[in-house]
Amino acid sequence: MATGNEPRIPLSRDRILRAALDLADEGGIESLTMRRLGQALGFEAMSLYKHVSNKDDLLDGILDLVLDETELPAPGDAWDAAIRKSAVSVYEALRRHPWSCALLMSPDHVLPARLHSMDSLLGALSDAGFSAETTYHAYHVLDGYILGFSFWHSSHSYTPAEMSDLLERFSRMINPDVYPHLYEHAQQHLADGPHREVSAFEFGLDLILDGLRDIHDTL
Amino acid sequence: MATGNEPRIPLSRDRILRAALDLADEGGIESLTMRRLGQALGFEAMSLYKHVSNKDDLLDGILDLVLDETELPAPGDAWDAAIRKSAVSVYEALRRHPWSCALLMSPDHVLPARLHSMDSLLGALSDAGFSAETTYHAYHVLDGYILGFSFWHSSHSYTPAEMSDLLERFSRMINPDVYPHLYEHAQQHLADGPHREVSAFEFGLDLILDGLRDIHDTL
DNA sequence: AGTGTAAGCTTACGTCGTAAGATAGCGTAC
DNA sequence: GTACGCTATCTTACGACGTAAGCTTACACT
Repeated sequence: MATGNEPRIPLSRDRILRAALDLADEGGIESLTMRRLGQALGFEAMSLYKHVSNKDDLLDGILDLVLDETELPAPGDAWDAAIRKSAVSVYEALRRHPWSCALLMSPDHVLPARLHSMDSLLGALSDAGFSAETTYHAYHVLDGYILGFSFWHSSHSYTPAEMSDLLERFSRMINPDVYPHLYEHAQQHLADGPHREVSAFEFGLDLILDGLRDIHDTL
Repeated sequence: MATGNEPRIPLSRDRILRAALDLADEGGIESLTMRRLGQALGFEAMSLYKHVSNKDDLLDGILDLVLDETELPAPGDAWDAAIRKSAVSVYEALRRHPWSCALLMSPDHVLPARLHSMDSLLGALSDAGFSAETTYHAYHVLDGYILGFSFWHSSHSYTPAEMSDLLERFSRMINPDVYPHLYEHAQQHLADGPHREVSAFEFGLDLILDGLRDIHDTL
């Protein structure tokens, strides 16, 4: 088989994880299969199992790489600014790797990095002076909003290839007489670039933080 | 094979969809396979294809059943009350069928019922008097929050079997010295029943609606 | 030279969605 | 009655998937 013997770079967990991250970023999480990953690296699928215990372990690994890109609420800053900054960093990291939202929320993939981030957000709220009761609820709302909105957005953003397909389907489905508001909304999307969406996350985040600030100020 | 000839009820799209919904509700969407569905109905998997064109069509069908359980914003009511009521009804329907959130957000499963609901929410905002610009953002925040939080919550709620497994894993991972706030949060969850979580959705929804109301009142 | 160990490969199993074609049961026409 | 055609259902098979089990190869160290 081997005509010339090009000396292959040997496999390593790190090399595998980076290739897996790239594969998932390019083609979505469903395109990340052990066989395809092996192929991308120039090895057989089963060879990966010497460095990764199974596919869940692989997913844990790439999720960890994503979490490395996020910031925790900085203890020195004002509680609201700290939470806002951290939330935006999480949102942006998840936007960069849209497949990661679902993984992050799956109970099968709770990693130390995730626990750390949960604890920090809870700590920021509690240190701000919120009651245990309010911290409890505010945490759910914030975590749910941050991860939930990121997931929502990820499932509403498409590769150019999907986009043209969608536009065609939508223009067939969205009759302006039947769905006038939706039609106008779609027009706004077409007029805007993809950047506008970013502010939607922050718009909602600020509504929530404003509300929490009101509660905080009447303590 | 047939010892007695019990006259089987023939298949129909409706019967198939209801059985599929039950299967997904009981064991999660990943337990809904064509073979298992056939078995549940007493037929071979391939027989289903006479009534359903493929698995995506099947998923469309059961998603439609879920959307039937939701309410649109009532045009007669005040804009905020109408949106709130509709949002809660969507949340509750999605909670009843936790697998449906991901499906609902997938671009492959945009159904007329979903378009209708999108258009109604946009209409409610626009009719309330919000500018095109604010309607655009508020829509994203609301839709993102409603579906996103529902998804977040769905992926944080477990069957009793999963729960005992999780508790064991968590008590091993959550060291109170390392994650003090998370530890306390977990204790609060253990003290509460599952009902408390419901109000977390409404707590956040009201923060968002309060913020929108402020914007509305300064128009 | 001999031996141990780790890296990589091959083969195989049970799962999935579903294409293609066979079969069986029925209503109608002669 | 019998032949026909239609439709529902079943059978078989294919190429994907994750991965268990066992094999081969290459190098390190004695």
